Amino acid sequence: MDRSPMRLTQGFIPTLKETPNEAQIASHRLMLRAGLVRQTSAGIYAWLPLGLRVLRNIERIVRQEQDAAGAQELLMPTIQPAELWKESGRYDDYGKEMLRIVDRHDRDMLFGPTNEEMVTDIFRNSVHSYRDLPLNLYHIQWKFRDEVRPRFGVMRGREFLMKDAYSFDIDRAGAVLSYRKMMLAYMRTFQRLGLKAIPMEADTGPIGGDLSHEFIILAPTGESQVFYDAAFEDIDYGTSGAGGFSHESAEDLEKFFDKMTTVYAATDEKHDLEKWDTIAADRRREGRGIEVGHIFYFGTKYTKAMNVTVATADGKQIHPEMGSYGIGVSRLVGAVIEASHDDAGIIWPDSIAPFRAAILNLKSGDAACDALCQKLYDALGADALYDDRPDRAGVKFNDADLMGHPWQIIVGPRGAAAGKVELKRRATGERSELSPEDALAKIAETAAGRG
RNA sequence: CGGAGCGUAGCGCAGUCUGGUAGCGCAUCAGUCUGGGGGACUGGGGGUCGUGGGUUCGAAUCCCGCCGCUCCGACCA
Repeated sequence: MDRSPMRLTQGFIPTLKETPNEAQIASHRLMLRAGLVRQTSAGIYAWLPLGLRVLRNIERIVRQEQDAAGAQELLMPTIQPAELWKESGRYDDYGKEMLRIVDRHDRDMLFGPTNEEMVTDIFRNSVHSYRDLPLNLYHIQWKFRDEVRPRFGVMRGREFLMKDAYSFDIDRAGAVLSYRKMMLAYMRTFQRLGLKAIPMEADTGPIGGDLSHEFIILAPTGESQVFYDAAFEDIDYGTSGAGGFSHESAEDLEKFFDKMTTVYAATDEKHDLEKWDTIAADRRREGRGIEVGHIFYFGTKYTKAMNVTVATADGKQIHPEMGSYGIGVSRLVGAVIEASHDDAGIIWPDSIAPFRAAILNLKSGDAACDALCQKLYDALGADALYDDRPDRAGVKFNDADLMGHPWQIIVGPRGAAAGKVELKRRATGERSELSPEDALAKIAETAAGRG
């Protein structure tokens, strides 16, 4: 994803001093105030430049982890023919949540709420042999679900950006392996977003199947009450290190999966008081949770209904085993803010911040300030936001805090004369006076993972 | 889909009960002074009061319909 630096006098970042009255929860309020999104109708949002940068940054991490797990990206359309859904039997089952469309030739179409049918159709047209399996295909595409009651800003919109992956395997054992790979990829993805996610056993809903986990992150404004064992907090998902796991090793994946599923974690719907009581009191954790991902193993549900077969090594025809794996990319923007903000505004994790650092020119027009800011702006590159507006210092401090840049480089006339800048870390509020070079070096230390 | 509420300038609101020339704060534009946590002063611009109908000499205000948005509940990435 191309990124470019921005001068605030030229950029389109309309911040609001007051909260629009339709926004009730923190993330929604802050997304509107910081100029990330604007609502166009109930549950449908336009993404403004600042919000789009965050969305793209999250996509990038999601994509990297999907690729690392062996999934391949493609892009399927938003509009689908109704025939496929009639074949699977879901055209009637899905109900009013599915937006149905009739085109000029009177053909039944729909705006896709998910893509099992379409990907299965693509698969069956080209894959006919066990030699091509396993296969995992994913895309990051807009979905539409005509929710009865959209709310919480982008956290439950009707139109939303989702990463959805679909695995095809020759047998159940293979499908379980694919499922575990995705679970590991998900944990790493959420970790890189600065989120503490916990997989919890879940119902399969309209997708179908007999194995399913939802990934819940903790935030005070979450929709459901969740309960879990503190042991989750100590698990290391990294690729290296003693506790690390590898996508390549079935043994690793099994160990990882066991660890994820034997430690207690449940939403209020599935909460089991008997099991809960067996956990040491000091390890019981309780809080509110937001669902940011959901994975399913559903076997041959679609391959049977849609008559998909592949040849096995001994010449038989079998129905491949499938799973599907979703991450709510646009929802994550809201979820991250829910998990990371304060009274002044957003606190972006380094990995997905729209800009890594804001340069605050406290006296634009002052020769020394302007020159120093320009130098910093050139040195920082694509991730720099330069507040070169002629406004007063307080306005810039407040907007920078609101927008939540991980670093603020504050350049004032006194410091500029002495060749010093002030560096502020948004998350901690910590400030230090440094040379411009030292400030840049310190910012560079937190650049990891933005690749 | 059940229940509740709201719709007046870009944003936040008053005015509606009791009908009589549409207001406040912020933002915006011009200028002067200011200059390290949302500055001061002066002057200016911006409104089919969600929408359609009705009552009335006269409707933001009263009556009826419709639309939009939000909140609570049931449902979902």
